[in-house]
Amino acid sequence: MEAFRNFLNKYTSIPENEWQQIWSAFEMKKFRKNEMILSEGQICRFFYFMELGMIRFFINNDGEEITKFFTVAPYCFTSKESFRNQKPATENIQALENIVAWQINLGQANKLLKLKSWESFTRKFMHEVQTYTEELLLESKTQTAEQRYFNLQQKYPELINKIPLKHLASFLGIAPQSLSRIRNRNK
Amino acid sequence: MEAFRNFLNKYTSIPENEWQQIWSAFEMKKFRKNEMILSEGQICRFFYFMELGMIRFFINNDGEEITKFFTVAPYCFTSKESFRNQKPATENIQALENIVAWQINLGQANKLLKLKSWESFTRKFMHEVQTYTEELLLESKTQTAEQRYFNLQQKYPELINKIPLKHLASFLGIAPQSLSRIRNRNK
DNA sequence: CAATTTACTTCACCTATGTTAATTATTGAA
DNA sequence: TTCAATAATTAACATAGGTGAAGTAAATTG
Repeated sequence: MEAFRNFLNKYTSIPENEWQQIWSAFEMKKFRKNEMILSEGQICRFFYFMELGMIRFFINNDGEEITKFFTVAPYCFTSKESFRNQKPATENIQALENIVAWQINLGQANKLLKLKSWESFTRKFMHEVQTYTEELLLESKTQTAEQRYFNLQQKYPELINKIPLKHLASFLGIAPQSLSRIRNRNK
Repeated sequence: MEAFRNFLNKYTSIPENEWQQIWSAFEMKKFRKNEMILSEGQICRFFYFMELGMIRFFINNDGEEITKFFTVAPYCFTSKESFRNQKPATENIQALENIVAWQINLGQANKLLKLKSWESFTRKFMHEVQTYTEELLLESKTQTAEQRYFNLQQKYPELINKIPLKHLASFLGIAPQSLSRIRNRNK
């Protein structure tokens, strides 16, 4: 849990007594490489802190999987719409490596909102996710797939080597063959 | 202010006494067509409810304006990062029509967070904006500019006729000439 | 209202990425 | 360890959208 505490502290300071309440509301959960953490149509019951590993979010677009995001530990994740409203998810979450995570259900999470530190963390975290999403959208308008591939390589060098390239291509919004071409051009 | 109350009520129910506190914290503000509501480098001092009109968010990408979003009344807007942290904005906001809006500064907005209804509204509103941004990102991966143009036309028919097409093209991530071609192809 | 600027369109040519198909490399299960 | 499945690459051709240069239409401004 020390990793979680450090993570939260990057957003807001957590008094000792509030930290006790926070961490005791979470329980540990492991997933194995390639395991589905959430499948379309299921209700996402938990908000997770991922201590180790990485995941991908994807949807099905008539038979073709479109990768929406990657999340690399240490980071929090959930299927937002599904979790908040406890309704069937329209997206899938899959472990790309063995995962060590901590989970909390919606009822518990809502209770924690009474804590100033938790309320502040969730608010700032949501803002960060929003900012990140807007950045991706802007990059999709202003940069070629090639540029975005190199950006990604610079920002997350570990990621490129661990993820099947077809998922990377899908995340970049191009065909696997096009990613191959880009990589080959710059060999 | 009735429009604002109706707007808030779509997200969460507002008890009368809380509504009093909310509305008395806002003041009216008008902008004229083409006026800059916020320029890059300025600090965004307000969160707005726009009762009438429409705006665009854009950034400067070496000399070229890239439209990030449109917002059509009735809706709330602000330059999120700049407003929350009271730091210089990296984006511009411009009135596309004459605007009637209501504004609140950060201090007042933070005070309102004590109200359960306001806290709930801002949280749900942020979620909605996040969902919308993710949708746009997904569409940019799965659809051609032509498809996205027609979607936009269906969802916001008024918008297409009121906005300079160059802004529309920029929002879609294509050159004005390409939008012309698309429109011409389907005449 | 005329003059000027700005927006929009059209065209010819160019480039990045898509598509289909085949080949090779890698992974994972029996 | 081998075989079968999956992933990645390569190549030839197709297409959506970019670019630069006109020309035309519309909107602002004096």
